[in-house]
Amino acid sequence: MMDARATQAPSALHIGDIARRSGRSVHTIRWYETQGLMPGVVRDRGRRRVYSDYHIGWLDLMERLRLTGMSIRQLREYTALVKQGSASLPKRRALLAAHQLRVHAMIAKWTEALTLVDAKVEFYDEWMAGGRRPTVSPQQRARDKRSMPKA
Amino acid sequence: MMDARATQAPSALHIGDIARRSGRSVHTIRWYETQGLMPGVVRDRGRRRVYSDYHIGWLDLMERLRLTGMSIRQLREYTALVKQGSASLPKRRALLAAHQLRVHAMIAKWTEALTLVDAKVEFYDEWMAGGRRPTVSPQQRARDKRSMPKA
DNA sequence: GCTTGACCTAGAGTATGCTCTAGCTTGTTC
DNA sequence: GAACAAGCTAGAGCATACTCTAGGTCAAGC
Repeated sequence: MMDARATQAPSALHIGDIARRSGRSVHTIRWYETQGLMPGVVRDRGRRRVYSDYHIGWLDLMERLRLTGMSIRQLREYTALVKQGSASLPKRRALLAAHQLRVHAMIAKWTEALTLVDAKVEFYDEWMAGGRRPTVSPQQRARDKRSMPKA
Repeated sequence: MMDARATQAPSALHIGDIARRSGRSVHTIRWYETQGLMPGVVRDRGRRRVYSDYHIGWLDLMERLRLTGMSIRQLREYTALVKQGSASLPKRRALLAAHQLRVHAMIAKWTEALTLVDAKVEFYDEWMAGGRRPTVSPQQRARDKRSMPKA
């Protein structure tokens, strides 16, 4: 019977352990807490922060959300919902689903942006091969590619 | 004879025109220039910057490169190469190709990061449907998904 | 009981990428 | 030739996200 969070101790980690295992600095972890991004952190007699394995997983989630462009402000909102308990499940679900959509949209935007870079590389290849500036501009190539994909 | 820029005149645009047509502020365009990101800008008698249609396309490229995560520093390097003329074509080609690779790698990383978010949404759905916390953690689900995609 | 290392708080400093202000000049229009 | 829009330079200010410093406390080993 090893209950994970509430009070017990499946593992009692200090900030240095968490830093090492999450690949962050202790500074950063304390800063995350001041920003409201660390739920369920308790203190021991000496006022030291005590963490559990839960926080390793939590920081992994935070990292993935940050990586995919979620701001600290939004992470704070999400963390606040988590702190409210299961009553906030629909809101948490909605927040993450909205983020998924944003990330997919961003990937689409990036892919679109790459068409011009692709065209530019092609343009440079032709220029170098032919010895003079090609007549078809990269912008025109990019437009062509978008209007007839894979042609 | 309305000569625009010391040599020829396909179009003579002032900073306000460029700002309007590129969707940026005049401040930003001047700042881009101080950062070395605006090649071939000349001045008229009254010291005003004069642009051509070329710069509209240029700013479009800058925007796409920025959007896909290229830093101002790297844009500056690229711009410096463009200013050097055709001798720098191989270097420009290499710089853009390297950027393409980075963007593709980033998209892969993002897609990977999304697996946990997907799993989390699924986890919340089950939790809400079942009324209690599911036993399989989001982290475990994400691992499962990665080890056997589309199963 | 003293040293050492890890931890504490508060707050300053840094990097990036803009964004705007102040004060002045120039070009155009009436 | 006066008014006014648009441009100019230099530099300050701002948002985001850390990152680190200073000065002190606490716990464990010797």
